[in-house]
Amino acid sequence: MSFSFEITCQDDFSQARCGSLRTAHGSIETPVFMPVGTAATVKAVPQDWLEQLGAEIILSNTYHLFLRPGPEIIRDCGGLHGFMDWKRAILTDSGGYQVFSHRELRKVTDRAVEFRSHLDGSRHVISPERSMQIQQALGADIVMAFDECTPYPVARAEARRSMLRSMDWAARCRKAHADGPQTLFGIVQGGVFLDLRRESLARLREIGFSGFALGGFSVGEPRTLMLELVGELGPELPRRAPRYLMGVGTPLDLIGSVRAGIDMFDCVLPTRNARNGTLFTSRGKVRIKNARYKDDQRPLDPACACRVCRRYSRAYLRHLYVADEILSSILCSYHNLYFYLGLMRSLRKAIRAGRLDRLEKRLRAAYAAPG
RNA sequence: GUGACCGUAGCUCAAUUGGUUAGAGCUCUGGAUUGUGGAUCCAGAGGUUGCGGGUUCAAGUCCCGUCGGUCACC
Repeated sequence: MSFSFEITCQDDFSQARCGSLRTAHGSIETPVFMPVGTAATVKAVPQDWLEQLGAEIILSNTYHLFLRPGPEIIRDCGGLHGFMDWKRAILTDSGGYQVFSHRELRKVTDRAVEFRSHLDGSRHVISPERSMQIQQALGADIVMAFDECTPYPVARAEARRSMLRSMDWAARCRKAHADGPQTLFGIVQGGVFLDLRRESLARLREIGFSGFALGGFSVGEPRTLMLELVGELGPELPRRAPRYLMGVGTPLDLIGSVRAGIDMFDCVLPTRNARNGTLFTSRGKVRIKNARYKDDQRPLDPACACRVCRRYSRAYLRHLYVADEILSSILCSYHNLYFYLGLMRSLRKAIRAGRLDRLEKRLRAAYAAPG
C-alpha cells in the first residue's frame, strides 16, 4: 500500500484537523498547500529551492504536459519525477479545468472533450479514459478524475447536467484507473447548489475514491458564497479520506476552509501574483511596483525570515520588477511560496495548540477586505 | 550667411479643404489576478499645439515676426 492517510489531530473548536498523507515519494503533513507547477516546473523556482522551502508535494498538469512535451517523452524520462528531478510527491490535475478555462477552444460531449491546442491550434480529444492513461504515463502519486468545471453563473438545470456528466466520467476514470502506485481522487461538482453538491458526493462515495476534492470553486462566485458552501460540504466529505479544495485560494480562504476540515489546497495566486509584483506579507499585500517603494530600504517583510527578506530591500525588488528583470520573478516567487508554506505550518501548529482563532484574527487584520 | 522642411502629452505620432471639449500607442500612477496562456484586463493622470502678433464667426491648421531643430548650398 503506497498511499495512506492518517489523522493525527482533531481541532476541538472546528472541523480542522492535522493529518499525514503517505505516498511512495514521502509523507505530507496536512493541511498542505501544493505549489502549482503546470508545465513540470513551479515557474521561476528551481527544484532544490522548493525542497528548501519545505514543499512536500507539488501539482502539475495533464493538459499542458500532454500538449508539450507529450506524455511518451515524460514516461521515457522516468515519469515526472525523473523528468524534472523532483523526489517528493506530485499530484496531477486531469485537464478538466483547462477545458473550462479555454472555453472558446473546445467542444464537450458526454463521450469526451474535443479541443484545439492553445499553442498551435491543432485538434485533440481527451476522454476520461485518455486522461487516466496520460496521467499514468506522467506517473504522479495522486491523479485526479477528469471532470467538467461548472462555470458561474449557471442555471440549476445546467449545473445538474454538468455534474451528472462529471459523475459519469468519474465512474469511467475509476474503471480506467490502473492498479499500481498511483491513487485516484474524485471531484465533487454541482456549482453553487448545495443539494447538487451532496448528490455529487453521494455518487462519488458509491464509486469509491481514496480522496475527495471540491472542484468548481473560485470561478467568479462571491467569496462569501464559496466559504459558506465549503463550510457545509467540508464536514460532509468522508472523514477518513483526504479532502482537497481545488484552486483555492487567498490566505483568508485557506484558513476559512481549514476550519471546515479541508486538508489540501493548490493555487496559482502566490506564484502568479509574484510574477505580477503582488507579494504576500505578514502585514498584508504589498504591490512592489508602487512608486512609494522607490527608495524604501527596508526589507519586504521585516517579520519574514526568508532569504529574500533577509537580503534585499524593497527598493531593489521594485527596481527588478520595473526593469522587467528575470530575478524579479525568481525572488518574488520564492518569497510568496515561503509565505504560503509558512502559513500552512502556522495553521498546523495552531490546530495542535487549539489556537486557530488567534491566527485567524491576526490574518484578518492583515488581509481584511478588500484584498 | 542663404534656402527648404519641421516644432502637438515624458516619448513616438494622429487630428477631413479652417469647424464641438486636440486623440492614440508606449511610458507613468492606481487596481484586478484563485485546479497558470510568463497572459491579460480595468481605471486614472498627463496639453497655454515652441513663443508673440495678425486674418476669421471660428486657427493645431492660413499670414507675419521670433526662438529652436534638421538638411542642402555658400
